[in-house]
Amino acid sequence: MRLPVERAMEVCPVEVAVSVLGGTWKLTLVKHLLAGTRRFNELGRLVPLANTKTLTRQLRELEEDGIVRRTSYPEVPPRVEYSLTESGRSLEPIVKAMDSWGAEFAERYKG
Amino acid sequence: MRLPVERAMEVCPVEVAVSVLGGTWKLTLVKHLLAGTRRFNELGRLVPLANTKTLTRQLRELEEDGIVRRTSYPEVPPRVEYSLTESGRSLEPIVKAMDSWGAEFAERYKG
DNA sequence: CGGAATCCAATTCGATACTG
DNA sequence: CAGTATCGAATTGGATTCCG
Repeated sequence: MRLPVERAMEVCPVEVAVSVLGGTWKLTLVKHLLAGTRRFNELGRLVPLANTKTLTRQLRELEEDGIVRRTSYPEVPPRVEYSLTESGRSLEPIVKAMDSWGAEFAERYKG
Repeated sequence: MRLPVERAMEVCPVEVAVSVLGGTWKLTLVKHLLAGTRRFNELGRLVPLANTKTLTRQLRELEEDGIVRRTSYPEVPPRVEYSLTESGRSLEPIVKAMDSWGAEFAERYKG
């Protein structure tokens, strides 16, 4: 999280959202989790440019911010499942809006 | 812009939007510009934590991405006005969604 | 007024290798 | 399978000063 939430609040609620969601891959992860629970390596395959270190970090931060729930099963081989909290599901309108805006931007960008 | 648009596109349109809009202050600047044209130092006062270097950089990047229009008037003292392009105005739903989401997050964060 | 220049601190991100 | 450890490169943000 680049800007501490306290400081972002001094300026604008928009900036709070950016500081929580702005990390690379974070909203893409949320998008995939909106479709259902996923395991660690599943998410890794869905976001192929993220390496394990980065993936772990983003998921941990999302967890700390109450957006993602992490459930670990004491099995061999290990199984860890990620899902959205209620707060995470409340991001659906933002994710959908950014998905379509990003698609349009990319279209203009190519042309 | 952290991740090049071309690479973001390989993964997800959401990531394109994040790479274009994710910089600190960028969406806050867009929010203020949604209310009308603003001059450089006006924006500086509206985003008091950003110094001139950062402010200039973010505005330039938004300009390069076709979101902000910069108009310079050959006067003394100089006057430079910033406004949104059509593409910039199309961000209104995202900005509003993030504004209310950020406000709720900050509320829970305090409590 | 609207920046540009300089210098520096702090993140952040990635590649790679290894592990319980 | 689901990470952790280490290292290093790169980006980024900030403070300050100066300028036409």
